[in-house]
Amino acid sequence: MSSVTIRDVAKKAGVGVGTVSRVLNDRNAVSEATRQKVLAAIDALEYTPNLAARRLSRGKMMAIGVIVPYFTNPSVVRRLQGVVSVVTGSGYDLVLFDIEKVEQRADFVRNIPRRQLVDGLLIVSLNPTDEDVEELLQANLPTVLVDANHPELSRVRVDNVFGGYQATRHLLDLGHRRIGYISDFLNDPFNSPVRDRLQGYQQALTEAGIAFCSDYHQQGVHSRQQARLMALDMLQLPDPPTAVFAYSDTQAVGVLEAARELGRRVPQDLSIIGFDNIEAAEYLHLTTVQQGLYDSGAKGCQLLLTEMLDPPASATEILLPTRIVMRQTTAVYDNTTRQV
Amino acid sequence: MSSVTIRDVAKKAGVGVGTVSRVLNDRNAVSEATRQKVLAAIDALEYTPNLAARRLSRGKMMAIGVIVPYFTNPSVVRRLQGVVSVVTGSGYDLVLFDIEKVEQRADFVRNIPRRQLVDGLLIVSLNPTDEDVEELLQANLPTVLVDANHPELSRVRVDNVFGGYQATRHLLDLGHRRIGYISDFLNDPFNSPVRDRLQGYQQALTEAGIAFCSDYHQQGVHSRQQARLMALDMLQLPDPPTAVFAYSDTQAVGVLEAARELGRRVPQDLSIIGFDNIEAAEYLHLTTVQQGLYDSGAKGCQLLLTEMLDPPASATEILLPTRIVMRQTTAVYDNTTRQV
DNA sequence: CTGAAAGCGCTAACAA
DNA sequence: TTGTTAGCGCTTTCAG
Repeated sequence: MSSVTIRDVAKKAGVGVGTVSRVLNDRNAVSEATRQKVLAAIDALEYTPNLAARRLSRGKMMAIGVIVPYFTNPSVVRRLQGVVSVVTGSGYDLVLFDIEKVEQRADFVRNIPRRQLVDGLLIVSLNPTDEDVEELLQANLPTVLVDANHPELSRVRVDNVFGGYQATRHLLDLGHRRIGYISDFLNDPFNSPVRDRLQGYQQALTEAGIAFCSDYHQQGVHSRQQARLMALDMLQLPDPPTAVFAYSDTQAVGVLEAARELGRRVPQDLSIIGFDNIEAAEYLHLTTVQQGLYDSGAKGCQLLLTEMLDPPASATEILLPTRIVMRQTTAVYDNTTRQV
Repeated sequence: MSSVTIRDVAKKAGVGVGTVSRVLNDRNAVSEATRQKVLAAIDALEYTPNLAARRLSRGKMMAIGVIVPYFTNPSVVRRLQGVVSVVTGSGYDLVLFDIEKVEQRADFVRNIPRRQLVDGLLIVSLNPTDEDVEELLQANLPTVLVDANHPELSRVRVDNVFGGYQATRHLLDLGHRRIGYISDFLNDPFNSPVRDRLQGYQQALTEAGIAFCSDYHQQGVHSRQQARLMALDMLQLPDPPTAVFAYSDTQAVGVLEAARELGRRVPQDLSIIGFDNIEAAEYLHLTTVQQGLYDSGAKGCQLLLTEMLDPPASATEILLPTRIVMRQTTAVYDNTTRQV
């Protein structure tokens, strides 16, 4: 049991506890002589300050909280990696909260500030409600959103509307006219990128003079398996799309599987574009819309650290760019070589 | 600022702080009448106990620490997911420590117990040294190893020797005689699975009367890219292997890429087996040795929670099984159809 | 520059 | 049953 306290050190060094505390935090001047005595005592006793006490006394927890939904989602994991990279070495500890169920969501956002167990909060891929924000603001807890949006909170986002536009536009530029969109559920109030990308998709279509066809949009639980099922349906429509834009790379893989099952060659018979550029996309040669997953986490965490030191007058927004990464799952629409 | 304290509640309810504390922790009997008064006051004031104070006073941090190396490694992430699943809802917070550099390693293991910021510790995929264990034991910090080994610490492991044996044996059973092993660095003292699987590999070879050929074993940084490079070399040997056992699925993907670049068909010209059964393995149709990644994390965390409540007399070991998952990257060795 | 002492908010032992 | 009080280990005035 490492129960050597500041008092033991003080006694051993023959000084007061205040002095020990001073050398510990090296504020205020301490004479070099006593400083050495204290240091020696600390060394001899192998003393380490008790964090809980320090926290209580300082009113700072020296920890930042990170709320992530569905920790199994690769893009969330990647963002978290970015967060971890900057937390490590910042002197703060990282307390992780995973939200798997909607009920948990409300609990967390409501309780975390109250429990005063973190000095700052990062909310990843989860849009807080107005009430949540209200609580956060009242608790005066510095908060930064990553891949989420709210006008009153600082945030690091990607322009999902534009990303959706880019993806669709890429397909359009290749000559496709019948373009499907396979997505996560649209009605999830906490996940706006789904709607944003749809908006970009529709915008590109409109711009190209193509009417939105609801058969070409399917939504379902975010998973490869479910995406596969949706694609299976869509590709067996009487007049199936010649290209599919998937909300995420994970879902794009499901579409890829469906295409293979149906004997559709990719990209000759079917073009597929994903979103995220997760690691798997590279070795699957998936064309996709890249967004700075890791970066969003790292930048968000940096922003939080900054704002914890120096509370900003108003919320900052950092917008990260998206860009098409061309690989081998999209190709020019060419009716002459198609087998479907 | 939520600075309403237990004293405010006591005053408002017209009772002593002790009583409030009692209803908070509902130990000791409190009359229903006063209990209601206190509850009402708590409600009215929107009071939540201050965690730091509670921790200090109780001497418990209500948090468990998890040390993971290379948080970017998919198998580590998967184990962590298992951990998260059981921590969430246990009432404990999860404090995450990522170790990217070897120097950090010593620091963490040494400082975490001293800092007294967690009540229990999970060490994932990292073998502690004897000194580390000594410190942990002295600090009296309940610790469980996941995918790591030390006789004095409780642990959840997989039998890597047997796993390596199984993989090699599978290839042998298919008729292969020249079998490569592409692995992480062998000399990393903190990562024993590499050596264990090699041992299983050699054991299977010996059993089949095949001499170990050092050309058929290459080691390098654990990454897809590096594995690709090593495979490129190995496959261009004058007498190249007809099958490759990769230390991990991540590395197996690199081998897959190398094979493709060299025009070797998989599995007709080259059989490849990985290890881990990460998610990507499934959609790449990679034959692999499955181990309970998620399970190891979940079980390890359960074990820790148990041992925190009830310190065991001696260390427990839970051994998780491995099994071959047959997919499409391994096939019978058949010289007649080979193109190489 | 340094020691003493007063909290930080809570729990738990001790009286009542 | 309940109120009072003494810590938990540290930081931070406030004198000196």
